[in-house]
Amino acid sequence: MTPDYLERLNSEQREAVETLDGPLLVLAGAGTGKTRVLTTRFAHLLMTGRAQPHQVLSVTFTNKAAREMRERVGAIIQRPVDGLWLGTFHALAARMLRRNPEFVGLKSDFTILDTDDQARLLKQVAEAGNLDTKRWPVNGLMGVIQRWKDRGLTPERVTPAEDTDFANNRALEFYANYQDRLRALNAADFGDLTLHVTEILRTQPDVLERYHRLFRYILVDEYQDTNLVQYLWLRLLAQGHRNICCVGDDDQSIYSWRGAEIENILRFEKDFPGAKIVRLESNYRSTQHILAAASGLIAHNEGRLGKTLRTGGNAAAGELVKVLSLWDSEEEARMVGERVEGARRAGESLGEMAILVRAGFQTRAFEERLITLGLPYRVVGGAKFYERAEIRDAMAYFRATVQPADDLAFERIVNQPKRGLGDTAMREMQALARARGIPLLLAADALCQEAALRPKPRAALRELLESFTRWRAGLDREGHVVVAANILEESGYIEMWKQDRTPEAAGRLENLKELLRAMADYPSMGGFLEHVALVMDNDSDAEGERICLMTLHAAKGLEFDRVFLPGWEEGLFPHQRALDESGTRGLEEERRLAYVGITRARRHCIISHAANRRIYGNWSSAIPSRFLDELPAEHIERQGSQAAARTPAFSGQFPLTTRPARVIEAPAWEVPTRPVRAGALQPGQRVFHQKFGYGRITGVEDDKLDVEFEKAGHKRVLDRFVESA
DNA sequence: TCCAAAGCTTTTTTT
DNA sequence: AAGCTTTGGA
Repeated sequence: MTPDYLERLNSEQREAVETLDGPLLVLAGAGTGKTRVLTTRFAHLLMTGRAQPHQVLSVTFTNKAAREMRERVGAIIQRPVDGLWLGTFHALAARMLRRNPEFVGLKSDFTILDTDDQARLLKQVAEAGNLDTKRWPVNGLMGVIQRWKDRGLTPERVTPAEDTDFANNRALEFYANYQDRLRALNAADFGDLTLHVTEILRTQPDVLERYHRLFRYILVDEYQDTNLVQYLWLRLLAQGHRNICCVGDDDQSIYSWRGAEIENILRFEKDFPGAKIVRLESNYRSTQHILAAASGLIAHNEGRLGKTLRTGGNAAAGELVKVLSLWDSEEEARMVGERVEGARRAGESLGEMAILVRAGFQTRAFEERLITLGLPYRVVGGAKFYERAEIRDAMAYFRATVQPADDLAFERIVNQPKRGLGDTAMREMQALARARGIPLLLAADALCQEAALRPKPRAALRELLESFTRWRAGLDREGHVVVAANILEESGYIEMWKQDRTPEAAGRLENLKELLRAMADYPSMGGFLEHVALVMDNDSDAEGERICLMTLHAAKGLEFDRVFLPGWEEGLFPHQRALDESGTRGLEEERRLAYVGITRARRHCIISHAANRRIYGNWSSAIPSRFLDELPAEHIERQGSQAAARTPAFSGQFPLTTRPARVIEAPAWEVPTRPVRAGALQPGQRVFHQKFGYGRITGVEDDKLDVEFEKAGHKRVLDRFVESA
């Protein structure tokens, strides 16, 4: 008898679930039930007695995906899920590393550094090595090191031939020093987590053996996003039994800039001989036009594994994908706002709409517009809670309390609030710490004992050190939440913000309270720190229906009834930097990103571009994205002002060769900005323009005006874009 | 040691 | 346009 959880699958999904032995690659197109396959497969392994829950290693990329899978698996197996090896690459690697830290010179309570700490530490290393940071920015060095880490290269494994593109071949030297510093601090950065674990599995056969015995089955989500270390890690773990199932979609590979290698998925059959490939091609999400538009676009990419998405079930043709041409980014924001409002009036839920942008800065214009219209929204990603200064400071206090050797944390708050411990005092502490090879905190203590420093800073330092001792002792007695509150109070940190008269101060205090509330959910201060280091999101408030604003990257894996895709302009999307740095590969990745965007939509997809946009505070003109021309004409509908769709004559770029036949003139409500009464426009007339401000008409030709603007000088503009003033 | 002003970069995307 | 870092003065 077939269990009903299998009955609910279509034949391709079922094949993906029931193929349990040997390597399996599931090519899962957008909206084809990927998560369902993963979770059902997990359940099936348990139901058939192939494995116990803890014998399955399930790897995801995002915490969100891990959380979702955990919930669904929990619902299926109806057992506690806490012992599961289910999480992100980084969380799972951290867990393994905490069990075997000695092989890479760490202790099991090592600190996980965030990007900020990483940068500061590397900067110190670079300065210690007299790197000319004007000529060779530390950011670049960080990139080089990260790329090595992404490829599984410890300093010992980097060959001199690979150390050619930074500071006269000195990158390797800095890399080695940086890793030494990390070890001395008992710390690991993000890249280290997978790097170290892979190194351990490579060099410690008995550790590897242990994990082979433990993990009978491996499930990997978003395989197209794995980088080389992650791939090596998986391959090592899968060597024993070869029961590895990777789910992914080469058309949704959008993380090459983070070291992801699309080759990993393209090469799967070679890496795992005898691998079976199952394609999930029935899409249950989008209407026919949306699917066809996405498919038509992605067909312009080469070197795909090849999949044909078809509508599963009985999807309707739906409405055409809309392509709107707007005058500028402000009008684009206005238009999107109006459409959102209109859709809501027609009964659609805001929670089922999303505005997906290429780059974070684009959200701002929409936010402003939505605020004006009084429409509730939520920015996903964006400035994160744990990245705010006050939260970082508080966390640094906590870290230095739990982990006295955490120099970076100590350094951050020594003089925060001001205690008169500036550069001079700091330099002395560092000198002593380096000389004796001890943590900063101990060096500071020694300085106090030895009556070094001037009396005032010394007294301040002594008080701080005594406080830390007291707080540390309090952890066992009073509990971590009480101690945390004491720390913020007694250190004067709260007081500092209370005294602060800037408008943000109140919000910061509020955030600190929120931080303490969040900490109460964790058993210890250390546990909380680990959570924050790895998860870095506190998505507490999902309450209320809000329209989502986020980047295309952040939108992967989500779906909405109505999706807005603004900013489809050359330079922005495809992004200039992607083109400059990675050429055709970059362009293809941008195209995949566009594909991801369109396939997020269930029923309505509205793409737009603006002829003018403010970049770095200056207005510049932009031509429509080439992706617009790659959308199959029979599935789209063009709207908006012709003027905007036309290539601006003054842009240095080559004009688009074809304009699709289907151009629909804007309905009245879409005509940009307040129209002027007929006949009012004559030379001498004073006018106002949204962007250029006030000016006087010097000439009229058809619908074009020559205007001498007071601020912007002489411009030729369309009459629709000015109003009489 | 601290503060204010000036100048300079930034904006691709994230665990 | 804004945020950050550097610089110069008190």
